[in-house]
Amino acid sequence: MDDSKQLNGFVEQCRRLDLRVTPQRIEIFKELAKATDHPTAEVLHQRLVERMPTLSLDTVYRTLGTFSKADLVNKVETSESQAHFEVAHSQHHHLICRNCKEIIDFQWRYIDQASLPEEVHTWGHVERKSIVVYGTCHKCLE
Amino acid sequence: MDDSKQLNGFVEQCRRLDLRVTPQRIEIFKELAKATDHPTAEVLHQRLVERMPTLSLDTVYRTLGTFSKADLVNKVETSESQAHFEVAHSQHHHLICRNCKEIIDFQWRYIDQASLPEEVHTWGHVERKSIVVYGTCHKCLE
DNA sequence: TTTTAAATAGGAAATATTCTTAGTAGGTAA
DNA sequence: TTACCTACTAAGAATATTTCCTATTTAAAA
Repeated sequence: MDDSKQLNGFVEQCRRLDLRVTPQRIEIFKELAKATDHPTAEVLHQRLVERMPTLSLDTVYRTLGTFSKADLVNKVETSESQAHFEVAHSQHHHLICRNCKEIIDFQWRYIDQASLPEEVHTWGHVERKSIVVYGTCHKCLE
Repeated sequence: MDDSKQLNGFVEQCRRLDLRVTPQRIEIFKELAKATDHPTAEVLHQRLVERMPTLSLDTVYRTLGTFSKADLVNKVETSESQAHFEVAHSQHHHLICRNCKEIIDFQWRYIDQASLPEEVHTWGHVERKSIVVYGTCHKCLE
């Protein structure tokens, strides 16, 4: 089925990246893959501890960090844990360098004017849309 | 000039929202307005303490939280401090309800296919773009 | 002015995340 | 298979980040 296909893909990807396929990693990946919400490390740990009573929270954090670097997993809208602030001025978006974490503003009028898909309006009332582009800045590329 | 215009706007906005205009709030706003990076509460506090030695870190956190709710300030790409995770599957984006914090996936093919502005390519190498729409879901609207 | 609810400082507390250390166990090569 | 090497893990300590508590101060309305 789809589940085992995703799991196979996971194992393959691990091999390619020289990541060991441990029982903990398999369970963490499976639990996250079947989650329809977007759990925190803490929540994921709570769910997993039922089945793996000795699994430590640190392992969940470490593993998610590893998966995240390997692009097996996405950290939702949080480049890191500390919040960053800016004065709300004209509509703009952000470029975040994965390496140096620098945040740069950019404009994208085309998108500002584009209307959102219908399902978004069904969801509720929209206040703001923000685009984050992740990558590596040229200073870090050399 | 532009600075004092922005400050006036800030004061007006505070009045409108029944927020008291305290020296701490003015300084915090001014410091953030002149910042070209996207400082954390901690960093902002470090800068301000030079001028206001008794300013507490908690005040900076509280004030940025207040400003953020009032849309005077944006919290860059961090709906809250805890990181949320998901398995990296097909390209999608997120709807985040400001009220219940629920995170919902949505698709927006139109944007996935759109090419980024030239300045982004000058910036560096792009790996992923993600859109976050903030608002209130219909469950929280009733 | 006087009044009062809201805001602040300072330190303590609560949360979230990472590090340290000693031991365990994938995966590779014989 | 066996044995080895190194990456991985558990457990708890340490650190980092954010919020709470309380006494005091203060902005702004009367």
